[in-house]
Amino acid sequence: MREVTSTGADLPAMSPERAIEVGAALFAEKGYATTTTREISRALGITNGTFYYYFPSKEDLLVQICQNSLERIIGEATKAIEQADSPLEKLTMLIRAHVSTMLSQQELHKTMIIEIRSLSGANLDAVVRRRDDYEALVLSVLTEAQEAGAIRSNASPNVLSLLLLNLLNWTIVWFSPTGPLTEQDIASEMVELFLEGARPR
Amino acid sequence: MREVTSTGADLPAMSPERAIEVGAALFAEKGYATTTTREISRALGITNGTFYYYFPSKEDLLVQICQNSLERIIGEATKAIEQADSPLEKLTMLIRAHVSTMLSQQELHKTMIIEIRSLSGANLDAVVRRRDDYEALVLSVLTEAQEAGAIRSNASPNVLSLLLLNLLNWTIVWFSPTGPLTEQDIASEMVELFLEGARPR
DNA sequence: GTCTATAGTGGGATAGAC
DNA sequence: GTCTATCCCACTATAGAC
Repeated sequence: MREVTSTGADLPAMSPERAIEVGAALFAEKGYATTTTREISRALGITNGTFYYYFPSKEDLLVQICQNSLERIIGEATKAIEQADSPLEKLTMLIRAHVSTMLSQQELHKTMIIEIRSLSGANLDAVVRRRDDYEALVLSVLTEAQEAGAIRSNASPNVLSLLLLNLLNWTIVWFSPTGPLTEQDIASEMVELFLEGARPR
Repeated sequence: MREVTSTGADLPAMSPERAIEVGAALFAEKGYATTTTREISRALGITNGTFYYYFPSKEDLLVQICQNSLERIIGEATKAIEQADSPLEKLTMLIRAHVSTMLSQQELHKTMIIEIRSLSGANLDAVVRRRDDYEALVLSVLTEAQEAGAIRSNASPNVLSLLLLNLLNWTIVWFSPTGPLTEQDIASEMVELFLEGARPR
C-alpha cells in the first residue's frame, strides 16, 4: 500500500528492515552496550538524528531484532514439524530447522540469544514470552516422541529439552561460515548424537 | 609472607580476591559493559578512587576474572583425568568435573564465558590462548577415547568436542541453584546422553 | 525525511590531600 | 591505602532548520 506519486524507484534511504539487519550485524560483532547509535547510523548511511526518526530508542531496535529472530525460528520450526510424519521425524526436522535457520542468519539470531538480557521492563517480558513459546514447542515435540517410544522413558523431557537447546544454541557463538564445517554437517552430527543418546534401550 | 607488625587482624578492607568475586557477580548479572567501576566499588565498600589503587583499569579486573576461571577449570579437569583409569572413564570424569566446577562458581565462569569477547588486544589474546589450552585438553581426551574404541570411529573428534562443549557451556546461562535440578542431575544426564550418543555401534 | 548542533548525563580514570 | 574532587570524554536523545 505504498503511495507512489512519481514513476520509478523513490525508495527511502533508510528502511527499518535494513536497520534490523545492519544493527544485528554490529550488535553481534561488538555487543549491544558497546555499539553506539552513531555507528549504526554511519553503517546505514544516515546521521544519528535520522536514526531517531525511525526508532524511539536504541533498545527499541534491539527489541525488533529479537522479535524478528524469534518469529523466524518459530516459523521455520513450525513448518518443519508440520511436514514430518512421525514423532521421531518431527524431532529430526526440528533440529535441522533450528540449525539451518540460526546459521543462515547468524548475526540476527546471535544478537537475540546473547543480547536478550540487555532488554528491560516490558521489552524483556515480551521477548522472553516469545522465547518461552519456542521452548514449549521443543518440549512438546520431545514429549510426543517419548510417548511414541522414540526416545527413552528414563529421562524427563524437560531435561532433554534443556540439553537439546544447549547443543543447538551455543553453536552460534563459534560457527564460521568459512570454516571446515557446513550447516548440514553440524545438523547431521547433532541429530545423530542426540537421537542416539536419547534412544530407548 | 605477609608482614605483621601488630598482633591480630589487620586485614585490608579490600583484597584482589574479593574484587574478583564481587566483580564476577556483578558482571554475570548485568554484563561487563553496563557495570560501572563505581558499582563494583560500592559493593566492595570502597570508593571509586580506591578501586584504581588495586586495578589499573576496569578491563584488568575482567582479565583476572577470566584467568582465574580458566585456571580453576583446567586444574579440576586435569585432576579428574589423572584419577581415571580408562579412556572412557577419563571422558566421564572430565564431563563431571566441568559441570561441577562451572556450576559451583557460576558467576565467575559465566563471566569468563560470556564476557571473554569484551577483552581487547593482548588481554584477549592471553585469555583466548588459555581457553584454547582447555579445548585442546578436551580434544585429547576424546581422541584417546576414540582410539581405545570407546566412542565411534565415524565421527571426528573435532566435531564431537565442539558438540560436547556446546552441551557443557550453555548450561551456565540457565542453571539456577535453587531450581529442581542439581549439578549432579545435570552431569549424569549429560554423561549418559553424550556417551550413548557417541558410542560405537 | 534528513540534516546540524547540542543538551544532558554518566562513566573511566587521575590528582592530590590525609 | 583510602578518600574527595574532578577532568575529560562519549554517548543517548532532542530541537529545530531545511
